[in-house]
Amino acid sequence: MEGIVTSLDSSPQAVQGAENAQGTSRGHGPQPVHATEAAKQIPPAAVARLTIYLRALNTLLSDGVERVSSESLAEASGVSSSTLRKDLSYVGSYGTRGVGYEVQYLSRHISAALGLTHDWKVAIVGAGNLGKALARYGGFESRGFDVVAIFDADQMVVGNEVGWLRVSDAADMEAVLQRTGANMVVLALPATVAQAVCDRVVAAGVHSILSFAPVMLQVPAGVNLRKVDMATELQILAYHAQRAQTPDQTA
Amino acid sequence: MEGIVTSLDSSPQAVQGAENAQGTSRGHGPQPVHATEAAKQIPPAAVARLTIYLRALNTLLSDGVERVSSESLAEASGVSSSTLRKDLSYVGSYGTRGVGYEVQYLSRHISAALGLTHDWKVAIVGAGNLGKALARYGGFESRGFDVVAIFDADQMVVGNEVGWLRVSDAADMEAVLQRTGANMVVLALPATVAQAVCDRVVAAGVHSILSFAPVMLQVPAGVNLRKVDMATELQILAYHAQRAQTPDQTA
DNA sequence: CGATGTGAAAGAATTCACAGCG
DNA sequence: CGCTGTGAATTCTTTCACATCG
Repeated sequence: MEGIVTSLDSSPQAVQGAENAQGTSRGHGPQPVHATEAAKQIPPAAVARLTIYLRALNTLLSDGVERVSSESLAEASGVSSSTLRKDLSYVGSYGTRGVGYEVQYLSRHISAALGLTHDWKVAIVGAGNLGKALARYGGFESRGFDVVAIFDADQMVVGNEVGWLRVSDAADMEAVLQRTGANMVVLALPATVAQAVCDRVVAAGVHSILSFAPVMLQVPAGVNLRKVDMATELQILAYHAQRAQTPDQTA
Repeated sequence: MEGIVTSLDSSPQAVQGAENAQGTSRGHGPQPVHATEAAKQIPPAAVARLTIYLRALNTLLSDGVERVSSESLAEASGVSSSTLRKDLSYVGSYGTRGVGYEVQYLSRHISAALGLTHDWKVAIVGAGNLGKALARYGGFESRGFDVVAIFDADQMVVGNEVGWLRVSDAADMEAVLQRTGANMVVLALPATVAQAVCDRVVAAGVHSILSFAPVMLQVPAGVNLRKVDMATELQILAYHAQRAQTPDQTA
């Protein structure tokens, strides 16, 4: 019998910032440790989980819980307590030995480490069902993401209200991105046009893109692209299900 | 020279091995159940990528391409050719040395390895924007996933048409799941009700669940749960963006 | 030849186990 | 004491390099 099979995505490939060739050869001296908050590099897998801890902490916070142990936060997040403590160690030492973590304090520090101290402005490209769903998704604002625009190329859709926004014409994308100061874009459009739109978005200066289009997009160095694909997720489930259903090949 | 920064999911957290059901780790007799050691278990990271190769192969197929090398398939999939060949080696040896792979032949074998030889019946719970978007998403049918039902608890929504389906009353979920033979469920509903609905789905005998709800769901051993979270993805992007914006404070 | 398939090496991520401190 | 924080051990992934075979 299988055990719990919760799997969450994460990010395999690291982001190689524009020219972030740090690490290796350093002329002299160690890392430029900044006085305030050291900016170490957090392993990708840990970054993915930190967002989960953050959500769990915020839930605790709204429940009025003030302190939490690594053990119970780990359980609430679906990871082992050793993984949790290791992950937190990348952020800093914000716990009290023998006691645990102060919820709000830890939450604040994780947020800071993830760069969530200021709001990010998100534009959604594609006002189909998915784009609309995303635009109305309440989970964004509460987490520091501000949806500032939504685009579509279909003139029948341009001008429609979606949430408290109005659909902009994709033809004006560059101008609107500029005007609204969007620094993240979510692609919620068909595979066929995804690459072309992606190229325009990149040319417009956006460096962070989340794509829901079921294609492999090519982006230049320095651009951070993540991908979510429903079909892929179902296929992975299918693999595990099939495996479970074949309990005994009884050769 | 690729500076491509694509990141794709993967699956970090793997299947909690055998019975290590999380929970308060109150270990009571470990069950050394490794019976049914399936000879060929594919590493999680490889499974995730195989779905990508599959998509790339199908694209090639519809373009009329008949053969492909590991090099070019790898490029189309955004991975290194050595990773691709290693991944394929978990599935079997279906290439021809000195030549490459026959597209259709390889596609078929990967499909088989992933358990996509028969159609899976998917029920969607939640007919809000996201649920509707998923129900109409064309990418499912073409990949062997059949959406057989969509539920909602809101009586205003029950009975509405979504694609070629009609929204069923969530109150009848168990009966409809049974009747339609659904063996996978997608949760597209608010965090507040996700756990309760998840429990019902599990009780109804579904072992494969894909959740879009922004909460950590608890499921019993033997149930396969995957999670997709938009906010998490954006937060990960934020982390990288913030890091890129602070290239080197050495000043 | 030329590209696959695969041991072996290198590199990450996770788990262990315990030192250290409140 | 109890729980955090962390080096060390373990396990999983990716990359390398080349034997292998069409």
